[in-house]
Amino acid sequence: MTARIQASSSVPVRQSSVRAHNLALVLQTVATSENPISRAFTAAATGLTRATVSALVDDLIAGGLLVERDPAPRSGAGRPAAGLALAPDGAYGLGLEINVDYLAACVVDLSGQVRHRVVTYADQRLGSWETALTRLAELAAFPGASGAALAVPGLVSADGIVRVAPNLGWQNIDAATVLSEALGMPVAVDNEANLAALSELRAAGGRPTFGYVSGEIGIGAGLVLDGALYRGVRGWSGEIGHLPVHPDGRACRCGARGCLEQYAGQEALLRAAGVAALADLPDDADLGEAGAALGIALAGVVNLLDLDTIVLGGIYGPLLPRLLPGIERELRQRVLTFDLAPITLRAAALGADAAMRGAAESVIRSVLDDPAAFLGRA
Amino acid sequence: MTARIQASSSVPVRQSSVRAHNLALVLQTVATSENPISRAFTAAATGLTRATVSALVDDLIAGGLLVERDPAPRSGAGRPAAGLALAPDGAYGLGLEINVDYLAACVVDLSGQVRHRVVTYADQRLGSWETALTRLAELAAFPGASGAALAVPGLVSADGIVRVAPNLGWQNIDAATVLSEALGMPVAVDNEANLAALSELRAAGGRPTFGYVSGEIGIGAGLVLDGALYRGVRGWSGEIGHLPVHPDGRACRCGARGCLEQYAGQEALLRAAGVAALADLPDDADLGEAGAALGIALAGVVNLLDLDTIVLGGIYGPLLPRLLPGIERELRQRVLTFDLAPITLRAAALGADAAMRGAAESVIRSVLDDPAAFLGRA
DNA sequence: CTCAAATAATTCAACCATTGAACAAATCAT
DNA sequence: ATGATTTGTTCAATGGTTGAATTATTTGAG
Repeated sequence: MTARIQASSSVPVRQSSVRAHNLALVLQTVATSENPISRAFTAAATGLTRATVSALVDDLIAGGLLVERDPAPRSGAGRPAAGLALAPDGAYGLGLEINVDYLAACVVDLSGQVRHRVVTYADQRLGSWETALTRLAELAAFPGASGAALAVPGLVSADGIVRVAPNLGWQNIDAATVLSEALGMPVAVDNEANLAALSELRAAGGRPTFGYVSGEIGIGAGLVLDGALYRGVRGWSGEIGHLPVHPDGRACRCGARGCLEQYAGQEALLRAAGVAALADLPDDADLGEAGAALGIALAGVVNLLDLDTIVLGGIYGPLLPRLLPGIERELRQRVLTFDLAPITLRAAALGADAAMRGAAESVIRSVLDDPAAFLGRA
Repeated sequence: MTARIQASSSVPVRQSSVRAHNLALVLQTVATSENPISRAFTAAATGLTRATVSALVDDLIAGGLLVERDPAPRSGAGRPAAGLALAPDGAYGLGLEINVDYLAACVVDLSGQVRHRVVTYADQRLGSWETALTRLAELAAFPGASGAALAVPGLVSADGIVRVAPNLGWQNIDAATVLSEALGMPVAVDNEANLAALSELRAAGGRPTFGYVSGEIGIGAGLVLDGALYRGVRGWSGEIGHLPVHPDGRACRCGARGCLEQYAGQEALLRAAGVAALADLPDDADLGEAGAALGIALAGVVNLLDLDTIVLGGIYGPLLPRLLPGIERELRQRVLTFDLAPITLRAAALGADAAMRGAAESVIRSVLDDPAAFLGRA
């Protein structure tokens, strides 16, 4: 656990924290630039002096996080700049995902490029949780990653223990410890919707506050508020599938009535269309009920959190065009500020890989957020 | 606008930022202590050295924010400590509130003590908004405050403009500019529920994540997430009164159907009891419908945000015992994690003064959060 | 009563990170 | 070729924290 600089924290700050912060600032400035950029431009963009940027860049190059490249061509006089870019082999993040019918792993480099990707399809409910985690660790035996994160369809507490994963039949499984021993690196565990939301942060283009809704058998949401994933008091935020949309409506497996899941979950969609699998869903299937239910739930979310962007992923991604009329009708009617400002609804950029990619990117993000910690132990 | 130290911000950090941060750290350590504490204890509590704490304390005393007092008596040998405490006259925050039937103002000192308090009752809808703000400025003519904040029952955007305040009949009123000119000090404007939530932060006792629900003619919520007020993308978060609880139910003045306000707002409560004013509400009035509606809405909020504490204020404070059965029944049934961890429901500590007090405390909080900025211009 | 132990607070040299100005390097335009 | 221009580095100065030494003040034991 490393001390981070933040407002109103109870941690003292010393000169080394200043360096840690500015190191991250420079690294992120380079990371968010499309093309290689010069030290001078980085100085101008960050507000630091060129002298300081040079010193920080020296550290980052020595630590293998940045490399010098040919810069984007520039017109005009002056000494040509040396371009700075993220090192292609600076650090790797291992992203893991376990779900009802597949195991998946991928390796992502500093720039977000996927270097490896493996998926094996098999019903994970048939074997024990030990078997599933062992198989996943074998699958993910890529050397060189500096950390890993696992996406799980369930409630995960802050210590990495999977409290409940109904569709896997898991309860109180310490997946973090098991996997970190098997893989020999630190492993974080998080809810799939949370990690999928993180993967959309890059695609969100400077919008640091949005909601990500993941439609699967259950429905989860990941909330990115003011640039950071909001996890809730115990890490159980985003259970949008059990928002009451018709309080006296259909009985839900959770024991309540009228939960969103009963109207817009995968099983409800299939039932309404009278088919057995998503692939059988006819193009003209009526998704009005699901769209309306989603709209009612999202209207509540927007009224409460004042979001201007909602990203729909999982099965909702490809179905979005047919869900949109129902969602928009309810939002227009029920969101108090609908006439004051628009709400953007869009499909997730990464599709089915979102959670796994988000897991890998969360590792990369921790390096970009605190390069000093990474360099310190390298 | 002062540069603040925070994680992943795009602002460079220099030595002066270190001092600013540690100054705040020391001041807040003293502020949160019950009794006067020594420099040595402050050093141990913050992790700074005694030498640094002494230097920082010198600045804070010179700037009038701290004073030396007799410390709490201590047993054992050794040189006696000099006690440090917030200066009673170090800074004052002016809290303002405008509502349908009253204007109010108060002055709060650094330690949160109320030094002045004025309330005048009159229907603010009868006059113009200029009249109301002028009257409020006259009421609040206490000299010496270092800033003010105004609580308004409506949507306020980040620039301090009141976009809509339906019960006042206001639209696009630049209350911040008008009041800051009249009072000769910076004036922040915010939603009443947001500021009321802030006033409960002190009473929340180390719980930095909770929801505050304010029952009035409308119903608003203030969300304190991870220690900070969450305002949303445009500052319009917390419109819990228009969460859909019975989507096909009663028509609401907002144009939608089944909003919480139609079942648990003040007018709905009075209508259900068949009385004209809150004071006429019989002790045995049936509040079951309102409690259930609140429970349905709050279940959604808790499922989404994983809150463990909800504070009920406004008219709900005194009525809480009679609302609780209905709320708890719905929460028990509908909150997915109800069996995993308890949810605390409690009445607001400050009652009707909450918003005004929160406004004043927000000014104080800005001094405690950034004493360097305060000292710099003093 | 005296002195040692203990605790609080201050002083000061050393250290560390940023700054700003001067300087060196490399290119373009005339 | 030469001057203008931009990039990147060097270095003394500045400002902030640290840690050790020092001073200040009290308690308790002999």
